[in-house]
Amino acid sequence: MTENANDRSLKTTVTTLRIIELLRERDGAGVTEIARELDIAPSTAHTHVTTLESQEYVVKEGETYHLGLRFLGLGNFVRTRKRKFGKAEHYTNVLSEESERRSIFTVEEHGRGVYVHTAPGKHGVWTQSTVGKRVYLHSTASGKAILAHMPAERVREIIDRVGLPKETEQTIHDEEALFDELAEIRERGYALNVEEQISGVRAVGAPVLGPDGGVFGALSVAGPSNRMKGEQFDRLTEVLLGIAEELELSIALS
Amino acid sequence: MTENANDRSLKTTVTTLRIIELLRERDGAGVTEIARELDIAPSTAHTHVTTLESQEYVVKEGETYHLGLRFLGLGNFVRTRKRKFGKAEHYTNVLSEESERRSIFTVEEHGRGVYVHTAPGKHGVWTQSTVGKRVYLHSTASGKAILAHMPAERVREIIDRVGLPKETEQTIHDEEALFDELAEIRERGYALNVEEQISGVRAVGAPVLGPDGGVFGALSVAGPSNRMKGEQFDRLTEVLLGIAEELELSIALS
DNA sequence: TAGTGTTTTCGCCTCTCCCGAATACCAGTT
DNA sequence: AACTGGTATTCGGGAGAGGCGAAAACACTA
Repeated sequence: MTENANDRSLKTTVTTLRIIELLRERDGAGVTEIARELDIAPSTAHTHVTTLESQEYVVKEGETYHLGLRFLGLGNFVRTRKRKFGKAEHYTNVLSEESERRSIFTVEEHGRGVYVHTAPGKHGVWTQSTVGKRVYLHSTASGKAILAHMPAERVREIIDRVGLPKETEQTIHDEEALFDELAEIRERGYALNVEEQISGVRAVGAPVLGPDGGVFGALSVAGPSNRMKGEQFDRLTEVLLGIAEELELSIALS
Repeated sequence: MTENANDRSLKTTVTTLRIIELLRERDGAGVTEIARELDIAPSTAHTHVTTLESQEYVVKEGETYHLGLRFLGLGNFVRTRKRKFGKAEHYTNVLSEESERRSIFTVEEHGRGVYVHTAPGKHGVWTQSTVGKRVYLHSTASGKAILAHMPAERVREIIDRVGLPKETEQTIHDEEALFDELAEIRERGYALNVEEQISGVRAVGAPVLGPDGGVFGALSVAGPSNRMKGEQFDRLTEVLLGIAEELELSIALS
């Protein structure tokens, strides 16, 4: 569930990456803090962080080190790397307008869901800051929509790698139950998330399939449970499925 | 001008970062290609790249390794880290609309200018993809606007570090000439770039000062030389200066 | 089946990274 | 000014990790 036992990973590289992660989480940190947190000698932390600084990946502001803007370029690169992502962005925005709910386009990577584009709902201050967020596939509408269209073997691999951790009381944490749900999703054409990730929040997700039949990603809309009910909800689902299909088409034609 | 001689940088970390850079430039690469390019053994390249993969920073697509979406999160983080950047984004868009030219908000880091926000001009397909781009300070309008409001000592440090490389025939590559120009820019209130970075392209840049008097960044508009002339141009400059001032105000009040 | 180019595994040697101790630095506090 | 607790930073030496090279696995073509 956690880590590599016998592998030949580079220890140095791994700690460097850990430091980068830490600098993001803490929004900057000093040498001592890093050392304490990662359980390494302060001098070691110092060498790492100064290496990152000399390579211009990190900036020093007073006594604390921060992630530098070099990551802006890298982030922007991966976002625009695939043409399809551009299309997805457009339709995410359309979805947000038509549904008046917050909308997300998610893809799978390393067994997790990653938010590639997000758009706020009508009342939405909620925004961009969640781009790049990693979520579980089994506890989200888009995640389940994606899993439903993967080979079962691959799904099993993912479960082995990341597990089925409970996020709320509703989270599916049983493999068989998950596979049943996935079958249902395939039939129905869309996936639901009934407070399985965050209590009080529901979502609907639709898969976006590539021309090869493989799954490219998923579109989803989310909102507070009381605004995701009844006939209003049925309309929402229709809008979602329509736009997902448009996106599929747009990808297939490009 | 180039590199560290005696320093204690971590060699392993440095090659890891080099590989990341390479994967961006080439948009993915195989083990052999990496090894050849960085002049290391293929087996070494392999260990690096698999380490990055196991840490989920890199994905393997067939035989080539690509940067993964983890960089999306990091990039998004540094973009939204400073509130002020949010304000700057808004005014960059406003500038683009009012000037009908492509507009950029730039900040300094490690002696280079980094595009933090960009907006296309009227005819603009040209867009986002340049976010995160690093440019020289001495050969760009925004860069010179920034330099003009830095302590002379700091400017000299930067020149020592990155030099004054010629990008076109017009590029200032003499220290004294640069300082003269910076003085002029301070008086005038804005900076010009007359085909000093790219031939055929001119730009105007205005500094954006923080409440402390230090320079926060610069706004600039750019376009083909023939559309950056005469009274049309004067109007452009006025618009630019007005918006830069609004941005300053907005920052000071927050 | 042989042949080219690749990726990947693995043992070994060396060089590099990590630690610890010493030093420098910085703000308060007395 | 001297003392104190907290930092960051420098530096030498030892252990262990990273890099190489050889060889094996693999993929495609002919």
